[in-house]
Parts: sequence; structure tokens; C-alpha cells
Amino acid sequence: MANKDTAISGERMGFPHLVKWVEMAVRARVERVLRNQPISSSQLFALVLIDERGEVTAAELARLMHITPQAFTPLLRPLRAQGLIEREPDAAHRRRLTMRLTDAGRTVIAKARALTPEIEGAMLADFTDAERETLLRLLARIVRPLA
Amino acid sequence: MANKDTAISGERMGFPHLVKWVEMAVRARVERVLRNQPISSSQLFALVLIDERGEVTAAELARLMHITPQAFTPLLRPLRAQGLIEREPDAAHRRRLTMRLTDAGRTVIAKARALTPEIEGAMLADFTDAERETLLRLLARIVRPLA
DNA sequence: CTCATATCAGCTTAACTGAAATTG
DNA sequence: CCAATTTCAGTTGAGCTGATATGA
Repeated sequence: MANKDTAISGERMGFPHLVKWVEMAVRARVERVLRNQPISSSQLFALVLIDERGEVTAAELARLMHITPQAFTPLLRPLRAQGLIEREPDAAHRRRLTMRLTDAGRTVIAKARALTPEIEGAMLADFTDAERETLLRLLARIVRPLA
Repeated sequence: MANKDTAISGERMGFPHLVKWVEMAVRARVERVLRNQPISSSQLFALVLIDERGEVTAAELARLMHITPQAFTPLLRPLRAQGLIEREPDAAHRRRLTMRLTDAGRTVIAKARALTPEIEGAMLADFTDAERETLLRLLARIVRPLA
């Protein structure tokens, strides 16, 4: 039976395993909260990244998200169909299409953002303010070199 | 342009957003490393959870992973087909099937586990030992109440 | 010619809902 | 009759590879 006694309480759990577990718990909560919104969890993620960047091409965004550019095209379609983003050929490279949020897109993000503190509160219920701060700062440092 | 200057460096990024971003970076690396293994990232996650529990039913595992029991059945099929797990009707409730790892399953996990330190090392390259310890401890505390 | 971008096609995996059978 | 477990069916979302067209 391997390590029934050791795995959870004793020996360190691997970093990828921990991240996956936390992400699945987060995902379930986000999906539940987004049930009535006209957008999926992954689409929202892309939308937030576009917002953070201001202007960005699809290829660049795909690299940020660690997915192939091909996987990004279908993710984008519903966002365009709902008018949440707009695209425009780049001045220097007509092949590139830079995109940015529309007002409708910003509205959707704002509504979604309002729901996340509740999720953080539920998942970090027994964390002190200092611990939350530490956790978010460390996670942000993992993300920073990817940005 | 919303917050090109503020979002990444200034205002706090939401907890769900940070987790999703880190998870996508981890997922891409795990998939690359598992390319030659006879198992997917999600299947490995389930396998590790079974290992940690020792004995567990599918319904219980689905709750741990925050997915529906229906979503769990197809995840399990390749694991059974490859003989990585074995199942047996529960003594008290014949409807329930408790499962556990086989030796083959433990071998696959061991091989996969050997690859994760490399991923952690790459993603936490500029973290001190103390910072890694803190991060893993905080993540484990999020997971603990879910276990 | 080569490289990056964007997109199309086909495929696989992994989630969902709804419905059914089994058992306590 | 009801609740929990398991599984089947059908659907959707979100990745992948391979191929194609366009432009710098």
C-alpha cells in the first residue's frame, strides 16, 4: 500500500501535484460561479491577460498561456462573436493582428473580478492576512518571468 | 488600455487567476516530460491520489478531484487497461469498488515522480530554499482541508 | 528561402448533463 | 421509496499535430 501514512502528512508532496490539486479546486469553484456568465473559465483567463497587456497578438498570448497558437484560435472565437475584443492589423506587420478589449469586454471582466474575492476567502479561510500576502507574492514571482 | 502599467506590477492579481497561470505553466512542462510515458497528466494525478489513499472508491476520488463521478469513469479506463490499478467489491457495500495500485502502477508513479524535481527546479529557479519551503507548506495547507 | 503569424482540418482528452442499474 | 455508487450515452471545451496561406 505504498505510503498511506506518509504521503499526506509526512513526506513532501511534489510541486506539480500540489499545483494541480489546488487548481482543480479553484476551477470547480470558478466554473460554478461563472455558470450564468456568457464566458468560460479559460476564456476569462485569456480576457484578463489581454487586459493586463493592453495590446497583444494571438501568438504572444498563446506563448503566455503555454498553449499552441492553434489552440488559441477557437478560444478566441466566442470572445469575438460577443464583441468582447476587437482586432486590428498591425501597422508594421500586416500579418499580425493586435487585439484589445472593448468596453463590453471590460464590463465582463469587472463582473467576474467581483466574484473572485469570495473564492479566495473560501479557500484561504484559515490563512492570516500575512500568510495570504506571502502566498500571493510567491505565486506572482513564479508568474513574473513568464510574463 | 485599462491597466497596462498597473496590472502586473502594481495592483494585486486575483488568487484564481494566479493559480490558473501557474497551473498552465506546470501542465505544459509535465505534458512535455510525460510525452513518452504511457499516461497523461490527469491520469497521473488520479494515480498519485490513489497511492496517497491506499484504498479508495471512484466516488470518493471524484470528490477529491472536484469532478463528477461520471467524469471519472473514462479517466480510469486506461489505467485499468494497462493494469496499473486493481479493483475489488467492498465487503460491506457490494456496489462500491475499492481500488488500489498494482506493482506496475507503483512503477509508473516512481518513474514520474523522478521527473518532478526538475520541473520544480526550473519554475522556482530564483527561490531560496526557505521560500520554496514556505510556498509548498502554504499550498499543502490549502489542500489539506480538501483531503 | 526562411521564419513568424494566423487559421483550417482532424483527433484526443476531459469535463458536463441526463439516464439507468445495483445495492443498502 | 430514497440515497449512494457505478456506468452508459451524448455533448461541449480545450488541448494536440499536420497542413496551408500570408507577409517581413
